[in-house]
Amino acid sequence: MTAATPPSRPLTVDRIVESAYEIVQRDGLGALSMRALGTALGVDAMAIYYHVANKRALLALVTERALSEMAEPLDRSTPWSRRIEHWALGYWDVVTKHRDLTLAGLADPTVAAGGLAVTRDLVAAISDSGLPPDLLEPTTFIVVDAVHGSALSAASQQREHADIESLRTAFQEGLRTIVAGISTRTGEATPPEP
Amino acid sequence: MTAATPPSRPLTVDRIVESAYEIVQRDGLGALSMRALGTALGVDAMAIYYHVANKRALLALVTERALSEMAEPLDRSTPWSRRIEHWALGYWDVVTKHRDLTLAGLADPTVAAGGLAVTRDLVAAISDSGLPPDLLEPTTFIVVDAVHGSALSAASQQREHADIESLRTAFQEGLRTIVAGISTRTGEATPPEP
DNA sequence: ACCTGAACACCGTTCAAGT
DNA sequence: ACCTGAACACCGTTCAAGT
Repeated sequence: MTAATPPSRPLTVDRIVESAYEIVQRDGLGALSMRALGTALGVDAMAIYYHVANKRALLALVTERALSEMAEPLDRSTPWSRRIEHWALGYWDVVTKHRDLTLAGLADPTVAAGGLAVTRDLVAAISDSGLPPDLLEPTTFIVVDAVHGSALSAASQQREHADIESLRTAFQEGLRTIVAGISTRTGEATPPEP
Repeated sequence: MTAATPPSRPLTVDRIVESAYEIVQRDGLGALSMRALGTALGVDAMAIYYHVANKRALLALVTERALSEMAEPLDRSTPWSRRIEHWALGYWDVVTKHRDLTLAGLADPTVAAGGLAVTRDLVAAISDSGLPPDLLEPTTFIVVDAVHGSALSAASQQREHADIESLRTAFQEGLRTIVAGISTRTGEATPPEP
């Protein structure tokens, strides 16, 4: 089934992660067993445990690799609303592409740890909107959460390509409602500090 | 370990679902194996297959059972914004409580099928806002998606009770931004129909 | 009609042993 | 230091057989 690479090169974490990533991309997370990964690497499955502590740690590394595909952020001079939209749609694309990994991350904080710092550019864009500081974190959360929810359910309904596209458009429309809300709330006063 | 009920009463779908629900509630989805369920029911594991096609079908039934716990909707005379908030927080509570099932539903449409029609009251509330009709569906989606994303990540960070509460509050604040956006967009004209 | 039990083809992980 | 292979304790599901 899986073409086994001869064990010429020594096993490294990088080779393990790359191979695992390919399996997940090609056949889904369900196809990624330690044994299958070993076969793909031309190595006894247990050899992997010498380099990676366990499957959860492996998934965290694969997640990190997947999120490195995020599109570059727009220039800081671009209006904040466009930057939010750019970030959210870019993240939507990545989550849709890597549904299984995102689900695993949502189920297991160890795996989620593979994708920290990914929200940096989103936070910057929201911050530039002039929203009261105490609304910055909840607003960031609501955008990220909306992406997760939308992209995950879109990826699950694996209908035709055309349909995924229309779900993406629907998300974009919903996102505009959030952006409109941010705009409205920039006028709100920050509650007084004690 | 699991106290086995003597096989006095005949096996029914209801008894199977109830027992499975209890296992998932008590020990998580990982603890729900067909064998464990059989033991809990005082029956050979394979007896379950006579009543339920497979594990996915079982999970769909358990999901349906879990979602029946949704709080009652507010009276139709209540302002739409409060009804949205009521629905979203109520759904947040259910999703947080049943994280594993929601994740399974997001991963598998068969399981998700267990929780249809749950958004009915949300749709009604958003509709009453006076939003242009073509924005109704994307707006409903964005609210549901935000709940999914937020509640799932909240449930994953199983810290103290206090912390879950603060994540719920953060979600509520983010939700207000969506509601503010809906308010703003009620003035938008519906694009002309061809 | 309803339930049993052996069997099949898998899992992740541990651990002693090899080179 | 790096890899192997047997073993342990599991999975979901099929299928022939029992009552």
